[in-house]
Amino acid sequence: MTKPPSKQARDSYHHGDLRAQLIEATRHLVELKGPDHLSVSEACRLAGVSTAAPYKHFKDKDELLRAVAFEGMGRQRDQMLAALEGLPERSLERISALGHVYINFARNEPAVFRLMFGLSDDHSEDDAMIDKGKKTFAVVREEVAAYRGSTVIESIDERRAFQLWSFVHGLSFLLIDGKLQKMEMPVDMSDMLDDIARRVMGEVVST
Amino acid sequence: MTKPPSKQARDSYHHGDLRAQLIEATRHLVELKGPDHLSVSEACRLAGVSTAAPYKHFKDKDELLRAVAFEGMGRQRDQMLAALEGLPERSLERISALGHVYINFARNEPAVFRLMFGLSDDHSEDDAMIDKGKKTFAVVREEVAAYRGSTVIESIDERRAFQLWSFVHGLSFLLIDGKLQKMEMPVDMSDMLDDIARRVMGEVVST
DNA sequence: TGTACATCAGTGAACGCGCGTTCACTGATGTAC
DNA sequence: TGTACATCAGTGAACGCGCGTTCACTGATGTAC
Repeated sequence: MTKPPSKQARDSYHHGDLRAQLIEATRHLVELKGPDHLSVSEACRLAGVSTAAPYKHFKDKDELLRAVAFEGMGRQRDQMLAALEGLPERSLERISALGHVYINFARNEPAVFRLMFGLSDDHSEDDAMIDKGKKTFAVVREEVAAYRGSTVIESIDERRAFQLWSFVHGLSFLLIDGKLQKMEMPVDMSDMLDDIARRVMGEVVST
Repeated sequence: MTKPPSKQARDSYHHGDLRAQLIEATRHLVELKGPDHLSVSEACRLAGVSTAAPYKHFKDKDELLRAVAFEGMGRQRDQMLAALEGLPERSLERISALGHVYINFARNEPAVFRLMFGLSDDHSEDDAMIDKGKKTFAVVREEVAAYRGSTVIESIDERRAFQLWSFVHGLSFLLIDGKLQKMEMPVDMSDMLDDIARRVMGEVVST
């Protein structure tokens, strides 16, 4: 999932799309060394560009990291939408599928996942980011309402969606922090997600 | 919960308990500026000690941070045990109470909470830490089994305990990362925890 | 009770380092005439 | 089609900074005799 960007050897003075290339380099390095060990200089080296170049595209290091997070959020949402395609309407499958995407994203790109959730500073002031987040959550909310057979989202849907979110969010972190291995707890992810979906969506008859 | 340690003015050359004092100073700074902005020098300043002093007690910066995490895990577990005291046996109250402690800990000491979960490096090689974690989880596991009226932990208990853990863990992170405010989702924490406990423990009759 | 000594928690000065960021600049590109 | 010029994405050298860590040291303490 994280292919190393080749150390860009350019033909011309200008770059083409340095912004995208820097994001990609940063994404790669961040996965390699952890989000808190990212150095702008290193990202420049990888992108084959002088250390001053990023400042033509990003205000500072933090803005670069936020761009990586932002880009990740977009991809996460796309994966969710793709996963829903072709699944039968009003099925728990659809709910589980969203959970799978969430968890797989975290596993495949743990560092980006961390960045998406506030590890870099000043997320709260970034309106575009907040908006992206809302749109992703909206997918879940709508799916939960659709399961009831409604297109109008009611408060029960809000609650269910939020419970599902909390659950997969926690599960993701426990997975990428390696707590499950440490606790020696093997978990069948599909069973787990199906079970939770059933319970949260209210189809459990006492067990 | 996080009282600023007073800038230690000492009477004698020796310190008394510098180790504990450094942990406390670090804990405070980490909450103040975030775990990734902790500088050993600053902790020394706060503890009123030279910048070389910590290296008599900790191998390096990371070991200091791990000590803070370790100390936090102890407190978290103590709070759990305290919360159970006096609550009726075999009640969902007990399960919810554990969730409350978990979430309140995260809210009161978000930075320590983050440290406890892998933010600093090399957690995985720290046996004492892993052990502490297991002991905390054991509290939940036992409580879940007790709810069934058993002292023997079976696989259903494992699964339930883990589901509860995932849920409160995710909820904690969403809270401390401010995602709930951003999503404009007011949540009654007690209702939420009670509801989840009921669902996971298997007492939901279709809603 | 007094002295000698081992121990070791502290000092404070210094180090090398890599970082984020700035600066005056340069060279490629697109456009107006 | 050719020239002048504005634009701006890139350079590369330099900066100041604070950091983590090391070093030889010093002074307080406890203990053996």
